[in-house]
Amino acid sequence: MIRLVPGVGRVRIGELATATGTTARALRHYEQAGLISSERAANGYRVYDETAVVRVRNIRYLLAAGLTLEDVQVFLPCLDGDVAAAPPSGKGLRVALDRLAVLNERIAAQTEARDRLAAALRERTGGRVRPVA
Amino acid sequence: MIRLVPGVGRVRIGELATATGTTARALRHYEQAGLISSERAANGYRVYDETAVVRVRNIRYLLAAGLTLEDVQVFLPCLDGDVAAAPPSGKGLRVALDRLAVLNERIAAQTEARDRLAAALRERTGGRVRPVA
DNA sequence: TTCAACCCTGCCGCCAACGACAAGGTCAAG
DNA sequence: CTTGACCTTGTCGTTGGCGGCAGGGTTGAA
Repeated sequence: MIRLVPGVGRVRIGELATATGTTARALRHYEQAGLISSERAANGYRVYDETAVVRVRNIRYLLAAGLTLEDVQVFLPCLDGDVAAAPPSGKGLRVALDRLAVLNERIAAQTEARDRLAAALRERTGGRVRPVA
Repeated sequence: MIRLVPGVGRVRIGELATATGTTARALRHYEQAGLISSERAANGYRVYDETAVVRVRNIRYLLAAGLTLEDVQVFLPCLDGDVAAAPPSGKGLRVALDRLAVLNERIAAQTEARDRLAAALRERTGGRVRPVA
């Protein structure tokens, strides 16, 4: 994560939540799953820097696309602007590529099923049904 | 379901399970979810006719493609060879078309996410990194 | 007869991604 | 100095698709 200055966007969990369209509960959950990290203020409150917003948005985007937290954990290092991080990290990279392959299979399976269902529905209606985008 | 003769493929749950690559437990679950039905022998055992095999395979196929039991329930009537069933049933049909649209959206979201991840990975192995969202 | 291999109906457990509390600490404003 | 809006940890609940086990009946074969 490499932060040279102590942090500019000192933001608490509630603010981060509204900024990312989620809830404090979910953010704690992500932290506990190892997807995000936080520092603590003197009073014990979580404090986030401004990079957290992008990170959480990435997480939400991937979750919304049907990925699991585990999947996201695999891909996140590739999404952070974390340029100085480990070099292409052959290992994590391969894991990510594997997951990507799994994603592709899943998409293919769903697409096939959808096509068959669409065909069945067309047959059911005597073929006079608008095509499915 | 229309069965003119009492049934040829009098088969019990275990056999149906192995024939469809699933388990008795799952079949009871499908029944309780209203996806399949069974008669009962004098001893209380479930008895299925041969159409059950195809039906269950359809179910498994759709589940494997990521559909829920509820989704499957919507589509099943269109998949049975149940030609003499209700006429195109404008209502159930529309529900099915709606679900199909949802499927399409889901596939689109996943495809988009996959493309972005793939792009990020490519950059990771070749060039600079850029966040997804 | 007795055994193994089936079947039955509950009902609890699990995984995921949180939601919804409880019971308490903190802090700025009035 | 009290309110009220924040925050903390902890634990239980929920939805979906079953797995697994308890406790019991049934049946064909040895």
